Amino acid sequence: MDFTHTLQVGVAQAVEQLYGAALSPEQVQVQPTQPEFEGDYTAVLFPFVRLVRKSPEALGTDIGDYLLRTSRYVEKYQVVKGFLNVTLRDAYWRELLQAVLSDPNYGRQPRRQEKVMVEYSSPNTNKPLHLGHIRNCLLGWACSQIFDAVGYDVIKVQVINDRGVAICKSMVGWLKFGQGRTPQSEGIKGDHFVGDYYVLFEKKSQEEYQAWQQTEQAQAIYRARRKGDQNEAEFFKAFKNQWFNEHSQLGTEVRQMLLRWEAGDEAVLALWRQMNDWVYAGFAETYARLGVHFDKNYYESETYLLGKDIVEEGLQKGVFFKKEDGSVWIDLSDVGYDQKVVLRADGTSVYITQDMGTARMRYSDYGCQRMIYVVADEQNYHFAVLFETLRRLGEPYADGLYHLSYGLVELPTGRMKTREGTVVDADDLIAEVERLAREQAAERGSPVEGPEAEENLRRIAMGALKFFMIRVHPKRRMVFNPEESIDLQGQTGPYIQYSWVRIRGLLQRAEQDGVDLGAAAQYTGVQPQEKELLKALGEYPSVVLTAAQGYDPSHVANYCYQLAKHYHRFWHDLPILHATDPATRAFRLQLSRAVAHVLQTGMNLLGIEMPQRM
RNA sequence: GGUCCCGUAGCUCAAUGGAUAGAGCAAUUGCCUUCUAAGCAAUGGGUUACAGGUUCGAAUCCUGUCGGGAUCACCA
Repeated sequence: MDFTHTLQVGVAQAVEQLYGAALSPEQVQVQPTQPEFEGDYTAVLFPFVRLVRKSPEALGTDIGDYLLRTSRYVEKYQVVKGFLNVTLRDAYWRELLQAVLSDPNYGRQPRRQEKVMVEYSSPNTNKPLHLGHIRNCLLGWACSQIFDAVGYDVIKVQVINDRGVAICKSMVGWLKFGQGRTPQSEGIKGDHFVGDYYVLFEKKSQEEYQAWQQTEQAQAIYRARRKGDQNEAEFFKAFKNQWFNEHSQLGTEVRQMLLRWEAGDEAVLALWRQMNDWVYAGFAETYARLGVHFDKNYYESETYLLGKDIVEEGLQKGVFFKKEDGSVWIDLSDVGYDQKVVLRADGTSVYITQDMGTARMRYSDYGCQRMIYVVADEQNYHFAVLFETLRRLGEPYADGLYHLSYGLVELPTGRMKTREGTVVDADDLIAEVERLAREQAAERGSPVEGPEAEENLRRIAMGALKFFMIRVHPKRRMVFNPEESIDLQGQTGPYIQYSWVRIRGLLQRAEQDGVDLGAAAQYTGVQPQEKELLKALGEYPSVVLTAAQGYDPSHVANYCYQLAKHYHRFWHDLPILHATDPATRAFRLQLSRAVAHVLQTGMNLLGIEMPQRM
């Protein structure tokens, strides 16, 4: 129904029939006419001026006349340079509105019978979720919804990094300093509780390191190994990892903990399960606040040994090769990457080994032809290598792999750092935005008490936070300033929610008054503010498609903002319920209804809910 | 040093190779007796980092330079 496509086809046909030149509709560029020119839609004629060897003006006139003869929607046209501007009849706008309203699945594509897996969040179990996870979760969720909308069956998964040195640090920290405390005894959310012991461990470890640096042994090492004019502070900063591995008492305890874990020591496993369960309880709360969930969790503790059979296969296929020490490698230097190790000399796996194994496991679990990994752009290189490796191994799903790489969320001072305490905690941030929404609601006299008001405020706050994160292109690094609260006015989630709330109130009133909406069919004299809205409504399905093709939810966010903006203008400029002519009133109410529906479904793709009142 | 990403208004961000590069925030100023003012409207703010090239047309594509970031671990 969107005239963009109709015009593409019309122009292509005109060129073929008038000049006998073949042209596919996709080659015809069509856009809404710029406001300063007369017309509704514009076809760009430059590209085939040469093809038919006529002047742009003559070509435009020929095609314009053709469209007047063949299309019942085209009322008139104008040619400006190489642009053909077409004005449509009121009938088109009425029918477009009717088409949008009569399709409850407007904007959704038919099912494809194809599965896509989206992996996102991927937390570590040694600390709570932070701002970076929020961006990750919102992107992952929005992508899942958008792929569902364009017809895929989406499987949402997270990989939980539940083993290794990090969680062992929390475990040692709790054993040594926890004195049997629990999240329940302390009234602390489980993930924060476990994270606190991780931080405490790091603090104690730092103290141990400071003390050790004064020892004779440390000083001897410094004198023997310092490089050039390296001073003591610089040397010990660089030496820290080695110290932790070779000299630290706490480090020894962590390594022993890890060994006992790998050996299946029951006491260690029990502690490990306990700590992880605390963390999962905390994550569950945060995920619920964010409104995201998963169809399946993959635990690293269950997958970290996978991939060795693939290494063996790769050796046989000649994709991998073995070095003298027994380690296994892949040589990707021909595509600009390096040689990468895929299995250690001692036969243990590395990061990429696990990822190969996990990919194959998922394929056998679900048979998904496509997998989307939502992971920060620090890991671009890793995923480039992983995907290329799987391709060379001839894995059947290899061409459907995509790394949805997103930029880090940074503070004005740079990256968030645990050690410097600059990490913006997910729960804290959510609480802060909710506080802000409540404060502003109170200021303007909106209700803030009672379960309904609570729910509305929650939706407004989350709408603001989510829109703030999603409206930026994923690839872009974004700056978040905790000093400046998240806006609730202007280009924001609440701005869009507000237009929906206005419409809702309007429609309720219309229903009470028993307005006859059928009169819309007699409406004539469509106004510019109405056309603006109708054009935007017509674009919606292609916006969702574009977002899916580009793995880019920000398209949908910015579209919703534009639509809401047009609606606010329409609301301000034209009487709706107060329109005196019944046809006009009915048409504008119907138009409002269509806008509300598209806004709600569009925002729903982003995980943003509409409040009932504001 | 190699590879990849980014550079648009004071700030945060838009702009399927198309017409005079747009929004919001911040600043100034109007608009509530009329469907909810978390709104609308107006004003100022730009050599799209820089230099070349491709073409009817470049913020967008190509080359180079400068600036910022990431990565190049038998860490995950």
